[in-house]
Amino acid sequence: MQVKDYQIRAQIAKALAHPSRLLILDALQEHELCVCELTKLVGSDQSTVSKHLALLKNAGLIEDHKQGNNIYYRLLCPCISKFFTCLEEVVHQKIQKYQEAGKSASESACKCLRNSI
Amino acid sequence: MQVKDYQIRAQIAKALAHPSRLLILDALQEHELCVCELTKLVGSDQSTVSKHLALLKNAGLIEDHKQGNNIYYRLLCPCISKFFTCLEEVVHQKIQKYQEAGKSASESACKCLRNSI
DNA sequence: TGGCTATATGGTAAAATAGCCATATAACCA
DNA sequence: TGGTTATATGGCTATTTTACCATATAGCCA
Repeated sequence: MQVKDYQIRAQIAKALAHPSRLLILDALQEHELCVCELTKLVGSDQSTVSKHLALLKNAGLIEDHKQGNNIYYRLLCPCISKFFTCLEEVVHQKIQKYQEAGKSASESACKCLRNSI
Repeated sequence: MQVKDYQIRAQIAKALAHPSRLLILDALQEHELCVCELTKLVGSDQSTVSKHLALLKNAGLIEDHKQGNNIYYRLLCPCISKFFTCLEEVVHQKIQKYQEAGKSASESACKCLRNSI
């Protein structure tokens, strides 16, 4: 693979690398939602959510369509669920590793959390 | 899912969101490699590569073991290949979309690249 | 038309990230 | 022991990302 390819792939990965955007993608797995619904869900400023959506769209992960006064977003890439599964596996493995080291699962989750903040 | 869970998952996704780190993970799919080998491969400063590795390790994606004077890193999570497949699908879909819009694949690849830089 | 609602965009400040240099640490070898 | 190699870490700067506010745009409805 070429350097260029890794850059393209990194852009997509970057789009996945924010809690609010993961929440949005997760919600969109069920059915499409408009910006105002997603804004309520995420709990950030409407402009912030709008920018998250623009970023996801730009990465090719979602698409939008207008319906009256609203703009609805829907998942474009069904493989997202595979990605979530992958994340699950890592998290699970991480917790297991800490347990093996004699620590509790909650401790390890806390560590993950601290690192991610 | 809880907000906390999305934060943990975002940390893992963030670890994947850099061309050099994707290159490293890809290389480690074959077999384990020491830091000096990875440094040559990536072409950045040794300290930079070391920090990328620390980040990947912290995310739970790789682990290290010492052997003599070298430290070898190996992939901890075989599901990484699934993630790469997921990225492939998005990239492919993106290119297809541009082609449908009457543009060439190279144009779309360039656009991805520009956006990712 | 005027006002209301939904969404996107520009500006800006704060925080996070990336990269390099210098340096610390640890293992090996002569 | 002293020198060399491999790796990690602290410090610093430049860049990127994020979030909010203010505002622009567009569609709807009375």
